[in-house]
Amino acid sequence: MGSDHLSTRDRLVHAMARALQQRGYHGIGLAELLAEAGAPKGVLYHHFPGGKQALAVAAIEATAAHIAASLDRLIAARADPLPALQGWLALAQAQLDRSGFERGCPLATVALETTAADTAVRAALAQAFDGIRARLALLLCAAGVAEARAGGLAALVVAAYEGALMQARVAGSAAPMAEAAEALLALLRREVDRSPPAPPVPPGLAVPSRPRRRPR
Amino acid sequence: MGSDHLSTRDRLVHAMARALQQRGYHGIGLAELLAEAGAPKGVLYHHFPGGKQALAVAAIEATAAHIAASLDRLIAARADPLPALQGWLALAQAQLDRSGFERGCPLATVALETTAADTAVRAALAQAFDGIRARLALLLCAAGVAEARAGGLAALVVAAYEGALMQARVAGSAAPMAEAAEALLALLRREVDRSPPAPPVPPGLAVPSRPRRRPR
DNA sequence: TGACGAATAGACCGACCGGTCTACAGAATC
DNA sequence: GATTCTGTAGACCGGTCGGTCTATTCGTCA
Repeated sequence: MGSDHLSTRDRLVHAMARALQQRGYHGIGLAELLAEAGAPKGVLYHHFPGGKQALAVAAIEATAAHIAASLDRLIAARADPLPALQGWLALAQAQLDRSGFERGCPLATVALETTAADTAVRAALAQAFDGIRARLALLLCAAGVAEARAGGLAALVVAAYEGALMQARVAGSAAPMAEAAEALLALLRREVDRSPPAPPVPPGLAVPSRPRRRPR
Repeated sequence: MGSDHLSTRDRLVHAMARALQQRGYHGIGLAELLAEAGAPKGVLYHHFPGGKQALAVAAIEATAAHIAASLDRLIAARADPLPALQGWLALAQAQLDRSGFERGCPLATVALETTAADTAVRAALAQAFDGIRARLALLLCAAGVAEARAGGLAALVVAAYEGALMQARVAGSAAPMAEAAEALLALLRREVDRSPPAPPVPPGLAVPSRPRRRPR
């Protein structure tokens, strides 16, 4: 990894985020985690007195902040939402593919592992997903989706994203994700095309004519 | 639990399926598992020489068979697919709600926890999801969806199902799942309405599909 | 009844778990 | 130079992990 220049603390957070992607919270041991971060045990409890769980919370928050920032960038740029969404999905799919179908979403695995008793982790996750949904809803509104429907569609987009990643992973193939993403976008295009007779907030942007923008 | 009448083997499988729903593969210990099943340790390795992993595979296969059978029933009954789908989603949501947002899908958590090295578990999961997608595609075809699109839509439905359950769980509220399900159904209704030559489903159809039988 | 395999029962094991503790290096402060 | 604080380093701990082992009970059939 090219994370040698990071501070020890950041290397720990990074290693935990990676581990959560690949194996989940209970699937990774502290020894392995520390080896990956190149740090001895003492340093973990120096930076995170709360131990493994505190580190996981930090990793979740860092991931959430990263995603939120990139969505904010899309919103601020008044990007055409549907192609942007398509690019986002393609990016996740590419990362999964590149990692040999091992690295999915760092939030999903731990989300399913936690019990209501894990209050700190749950709270961090809940906040992360709330933030993502809110930003997606904003993005969809900009695309001309009725405000009343934007929230539900945002939840659907997040759900499809997570569920599609999961299916592609167990299948060992990008196909289920590619198919699900394509189906979702086709349906969304229809929703956008037909829903507002007169869009309340004219986006001033081109109507999506399936430009197939290649991410990065 | 009303599982006292089950064989010891079945109690073990049942306990594992439950554990996978709530905590995941690595989150549950053998001791806890055996306590829940009311069985000593020796009996596990008698019925499952492959140990914990073999038990997990059995639990996954049992779950997959259960879901496949219930989808087959819908197909055989030539049920109206969209309301059936709605009922299916509502059922899952009700179960999650009833369990205090602890019990989601037994397949999803372990799906995200596994590495490519866990070949047996991965294979069982891949087969399970393949079967579910194939049956959903069949169901969607019966609703008048074009065959070429049915596969992608099936993947989307599964993704939405799993992702929505996940969001509802971390939110501690059924709202994200309800919204996502509603949004998905609205989009599907449109897809069904416009594609078939002879639309058998009028749009303003009510919700006749009540929870059928209590699961388990 | 005696024999025997299937099933049940739990003591026991080494490995590894997350977490604590002490020691020490380096920079800043006085 | 002594002190102090931050950060690094790893030995060490009790508990729990998954798994093995032997003993016993149960059911069936000779």
